[in-house]
Amino acid sequence: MSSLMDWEGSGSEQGWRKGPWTPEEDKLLTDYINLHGEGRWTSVSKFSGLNRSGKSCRLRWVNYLRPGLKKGNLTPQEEGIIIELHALWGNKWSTIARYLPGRTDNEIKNYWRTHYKTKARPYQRQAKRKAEGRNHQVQVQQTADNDHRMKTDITVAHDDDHREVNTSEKVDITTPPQGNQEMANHHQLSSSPMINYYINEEVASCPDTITLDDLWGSFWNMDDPHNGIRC
DNA sequence: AAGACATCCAACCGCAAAGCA
DNA sequence: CTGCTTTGCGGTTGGATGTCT
Repeated sequence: MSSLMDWEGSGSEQGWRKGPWTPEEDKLLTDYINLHGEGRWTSVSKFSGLNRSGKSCRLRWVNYLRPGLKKGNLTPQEEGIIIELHALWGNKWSTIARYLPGRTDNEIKNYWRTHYKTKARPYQRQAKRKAEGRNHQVQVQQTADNDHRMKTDITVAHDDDHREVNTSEKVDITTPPQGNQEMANHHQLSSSPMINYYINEEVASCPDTITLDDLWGSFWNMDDPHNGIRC
């Protein structure tokens, strides 16, 4: 795909600037998109005054500049959703991101790699650190995020390895991701006490039900992203 | 206090799919 | 139908920062 790889990919040959974005570049990009709208990224790169590839412009906008992006740590609800949807779909970061308004696929991907996928199971270390600072069992009750009508009740306990273990979890996503037309056909695949999702036709081939055993079984054996529950 | 190690996160790369002439 | 262009996605890298020993 050589044609493609140079739509800007090997940008250096075309003199595209690389590396961290400056506030001035951010402003140029934001102003241009506010004026002309998203899309047509090659035009953005040509006419915005930025010496950046369209690809780079798109990435910067989508992951950093786009209005409505949430900054800061993920909430326990969001973590739970990521874990569950990853068990369902594997590394379909953009699909998972649709269920987390304000979060980007890149952010979720980074989060997952940092917490669940790295070599020495840093999550365990982190959990251990956390565990040292609190009781053996902690109950976290999260109220609904009214904006997105997600409901999560998470009970966090610790096993003997100080892993955090969800002992009861319910996620009920009743609102399709914003701007996602395909969710119009969402339907319910499973019912309580199993994890309850309303998901689209795309995943109709997935198992109808997922038990917490399935979920956590796959969770602790992540070297193969497609292990555990498969679609 | 300093070096080693871990974590976070922005950004890049390559590939595949979608769109279009 | 075919080939080219554009867009989006997932994997990976590297610098900055935080934490541990």
